[in-house]
Amino acid sequence: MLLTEFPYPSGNLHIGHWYAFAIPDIYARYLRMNGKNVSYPMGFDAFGLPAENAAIKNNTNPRDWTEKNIAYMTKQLKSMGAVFDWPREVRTIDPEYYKWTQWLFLKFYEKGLAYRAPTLVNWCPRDKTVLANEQVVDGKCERDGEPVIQKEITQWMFRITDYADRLIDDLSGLDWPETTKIAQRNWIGRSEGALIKFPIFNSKSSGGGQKYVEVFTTRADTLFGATYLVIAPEHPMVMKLTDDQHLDGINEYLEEAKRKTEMERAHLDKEKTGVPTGGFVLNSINNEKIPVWVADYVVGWYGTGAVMAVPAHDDRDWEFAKKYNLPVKMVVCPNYPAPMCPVLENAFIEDGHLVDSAEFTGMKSSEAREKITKKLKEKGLADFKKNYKLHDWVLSRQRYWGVPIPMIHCQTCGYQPVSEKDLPVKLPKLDDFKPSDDGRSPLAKAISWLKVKCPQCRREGERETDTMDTFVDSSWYFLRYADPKNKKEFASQDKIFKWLPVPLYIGGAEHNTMHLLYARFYTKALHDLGYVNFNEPFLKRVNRGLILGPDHQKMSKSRGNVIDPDEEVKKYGADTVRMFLAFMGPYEQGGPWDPRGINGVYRFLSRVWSLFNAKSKTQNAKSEAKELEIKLNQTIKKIGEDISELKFNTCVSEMMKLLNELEKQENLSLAVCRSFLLLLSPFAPHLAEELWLNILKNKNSIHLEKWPEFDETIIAEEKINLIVQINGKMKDVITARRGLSKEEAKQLALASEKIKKHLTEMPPKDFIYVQDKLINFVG
RNA sequence: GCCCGGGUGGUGGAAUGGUAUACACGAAGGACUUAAAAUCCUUUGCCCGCAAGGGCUUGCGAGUUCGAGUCUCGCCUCGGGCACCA
Repeated sequence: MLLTEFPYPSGNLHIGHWYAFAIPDIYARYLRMNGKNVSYPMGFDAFGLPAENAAIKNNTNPRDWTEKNIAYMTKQLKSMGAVFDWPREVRTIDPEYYKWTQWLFLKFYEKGLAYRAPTLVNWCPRDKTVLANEQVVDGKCERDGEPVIQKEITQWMFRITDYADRLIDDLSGLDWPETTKIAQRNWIGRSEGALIKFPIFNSKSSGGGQKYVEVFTTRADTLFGATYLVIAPEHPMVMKLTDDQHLDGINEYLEEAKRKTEMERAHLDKEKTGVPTGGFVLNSINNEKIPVWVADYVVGWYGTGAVMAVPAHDDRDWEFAKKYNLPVKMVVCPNYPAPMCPVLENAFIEDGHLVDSAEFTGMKSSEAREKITKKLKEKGLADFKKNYKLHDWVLSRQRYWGVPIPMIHCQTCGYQPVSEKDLPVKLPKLDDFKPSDDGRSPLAKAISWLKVKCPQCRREGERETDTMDTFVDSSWYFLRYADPKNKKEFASQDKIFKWLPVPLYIGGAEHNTMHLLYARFYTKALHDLGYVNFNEPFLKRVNRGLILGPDHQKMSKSRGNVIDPDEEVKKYGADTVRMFLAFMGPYEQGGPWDPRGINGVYRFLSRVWSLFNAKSKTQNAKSEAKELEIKLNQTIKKIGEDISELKFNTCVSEMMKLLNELEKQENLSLAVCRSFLLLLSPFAPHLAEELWLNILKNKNSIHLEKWPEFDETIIAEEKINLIVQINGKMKDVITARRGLSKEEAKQLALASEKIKKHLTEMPPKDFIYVQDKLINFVG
């Protein structure tokens, strides 16, 4: 299976779709010509917000809008001349598909991988829905740029954090771009450190409740330098630690913090602010009493929402301590042993050797981290701990156009899963599908759909009205490609085994930390549930580049630099558009669309056409001149290698070079004509077929033919250019046969007039010979 | 701030440590044409020179090597990702 990310049915193919699908098609065709059983499937990721917004605007409904687009885009896709495996087409909006999206959700629910809990979510006020962390960019809604606000709502979630370690560790075995792996590692953000408890010194309500404030740190080695503690404004123990004297200040600060959006809080250049609580905790490692502050530079949801502040060894704590005149105590020294540590002008945040740290003094940071944590662990005051930036995946959406979450809420039994035999829970038709201001999903308005018996107690219940994030739909679609018509299972074991995991997945880098992470999570979960026999869905991943406008800017309607593929096809034909996209540059890089550059490819194909139509020339020769034969064999070899490495641009230039040679010939043999068309056929399938049938008079399609073979021994007959250098500077080039001995090469070089001249002026001491490459006289 | 990528003619780009600038675009000149388009031919990295020829050049500066666009180090610069994550 050659997999490319299935498109969203936006209504129109843009040039990026051509790049995404027509170029991998070259590879699919190449594999097929090499005898592989290739499936290059296509489908539509068809649920999602734009359909609703467009339907509202056009006064239609999302399903009609979406299906119309799919029909139109299918027609456009067919114009590419790609070998799409249409019988396997998958559409996420088909009940036969989303039945299994729901079924998989239920399986996850059974295993506790899907759960409902209150959580702080990103809320987009314009779209009136929750967004995943991954869908928030710079504190704004990825879709419409509306600033996102934080809200606590009870939501359905996937326990992706259970898989955090495996999602990081298994990356090492994948043939993926290093940049994608790094992006995922950063996103998951594992850090290894310690949880440390700080006993509360003067608890207001002694007895009962928490006795400790717990912090997470990766720098236990700096514990002796902790001079205060900071907790986030949303920390549950804020009030408990606050004494009467500081109550007003704290209340004021909390009000302020609540008002701020996440973006305002996160802004780096902003000066840090905080207030003391009046409370104190004990640093058990040195029995010092240190004050507790509240400050919003501490992130509430990460770790324990509290940190030990070590101003001497952390930039943020340093800044805060300087502002509020808190003590700075240096406990890690860069140079050791040394008579004295340098006076700090900034926080020293690197590892070093400990000073002023009791029995740990002199230890390296790495050793001290472990020893200090261990010592406190013995007293029950610390433990080793890994922490992650990754959140659980919030999948509920308060929108209409998505897969209904198959759960029923009952006053008595709580949430109950819909029984499997009642799947799919079909999305009801709604006239008014607009989101409501109260944050409830539009499905709440479908009264007759809503009311349903509780599967447990048979009393009156209500369906869950939230729908699923569309990333749920796309987290398993490649599995369905293996067995798209199956009515009994999401896909049969046999078919899964036959087609998966995906050997090569081509797509856009924008999915690095979203779709690719989710699909990996799904695969791992399904593996653990026993439904698939592999741990990773995509063995190799290639990120395609971006096609830019002629002005080197990202294409956009507002810039007016959009290239419409339909128009280009009308002007030049599909083969030219395909081949030009292949020729533009390395596939991973993309590049600007040059409206004049496409002429080059158009001319090339026209010249191919003319050459084959010049009856006097083609198919007349019995055999080829040796040089042409060598060139042909080289080209076959090179293009095969380059397609395998997805280096399509150099393939095109090789064909151009070969054509330049063919045009110089008086006559061409049938064999050469055949080979040339075969090489061309994955790139320009229409033209190659036409010439194959009409000019070469073949009965069967060229696309059923085998990839041409090359003969290594013919390639070896090629004469080489022996470069003659003097002190590394090229002075002459001599044509010679392959495999000259060192002495033969020397004699040949010395025979050259130019070289003689140079060497009499300065006789060489020695020379270096690289066979079939060069000879370098060193003076 | 941290982590990744890039930087080669007028442009897109090519080059297992071994002829840098392949292939193409554009441009200039010429052929065909009443003319234009299309097509075909020639030239086309920069500098000196009438020429033969010579010198310089892969962001900048060092280094390793017989030999560096390619490897190493430092710097400049553009693009991307993460970003108060303790």
